Amino acid sequence: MQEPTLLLLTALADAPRHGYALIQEIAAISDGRVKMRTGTLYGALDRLLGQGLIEVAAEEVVDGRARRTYALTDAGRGALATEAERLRAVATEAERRLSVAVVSPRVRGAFA
Amino acid sequence: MQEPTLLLLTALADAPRHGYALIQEIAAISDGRVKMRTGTLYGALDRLLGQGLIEVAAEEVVDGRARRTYALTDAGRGALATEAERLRAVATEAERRLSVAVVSPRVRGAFA
DNA sequence: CGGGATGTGCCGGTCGGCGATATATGTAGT
DNA sequence: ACTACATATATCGCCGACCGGCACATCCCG
Repeated sequence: MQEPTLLLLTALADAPRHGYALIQEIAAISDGRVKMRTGTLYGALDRLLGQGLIEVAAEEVVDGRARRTYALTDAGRGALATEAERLRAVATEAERRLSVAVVSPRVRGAFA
Repeated sequence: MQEPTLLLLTALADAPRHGYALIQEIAAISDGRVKMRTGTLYGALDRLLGQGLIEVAAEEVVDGRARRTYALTDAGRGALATEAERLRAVATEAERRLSVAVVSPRVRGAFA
C-alpha cells in the first residue's frame, strides 16, 4: 500500500466522507502539503472498493450535485491499523539505526 | 519515496553494506516478510546514487567475487530522518482517528 | 558433479500515481 | 448578464517504481 492510499484510509478513519471532502481532508491532515488529484482519488477509491476496504455509505443529491459518501469497512479499519503499526515500526527502526550509526573518523575526532 | 526504497536507506543507516548484504538485512529488519529482489535492489540503488542519497563506499574483490559497498550520504541521512518523521506522523494520525471514530449505531448499542 | 549460497546485473510486465481534461451546478462579484 | 471560482464526479494516457524472471560467475559442501 502506498502513501496516497494510506492517507485516503486515514481521512476516512474518523468519519465517512465523499470524494471532494477527502481531497480537502487530506490537504488538512498533511498541513497543505499533499494535494491529491482526482485521478489518484477515484482510481484509488475504485481499487479500495474492489478490495473491500471501503464501501459506499450513501448516494444522495445535494444542491443538484450528486454526492457519493464512502466509509471504511471493518476490513479497512483492520488494514489501516496494521499498516500504521508497520510504518511506525519501520520509522522507529530507521531512527534507531541513524542514532547508533558508526561515527565516521572525521566526526569522531570531535570527541577526542 | 516508496517503502522498498525506505527499507534500503534504513538498512544502510547504521553501517555501509553491499547489495547482497542489503537483501539479507532488509529480510532481517522486516522479520523475514520482505524479500527484496535484485531487480528492485539494483534499480533503486542506481536511482539513489543519481539522487545523491547514497554513494559507493568501496569496490573490492572478495574470494574472486566483485563486491560494491554502498553508504548513506549526509543528504541520505537527512532524507531518511525526514521520511521517518513524516511516516510516524501519518501513522500517529491514523491511529488517533481510528480511536476517536464515530461509533456506529449498532456498536453504540453495546454501551446503552 | 550437482546444488545452494554469494554476488552483480538486465529486461519486460504490471500497477499505482499524476496531470490533463471533461461535465455540471451553485455562489459571488462586477 | 457575464465571469470566475468552489463544489463534485469521472476518464484517459503517461511515467516511474516495483517485481519476477533470467543470466552470469565463483565458492563451498556433500
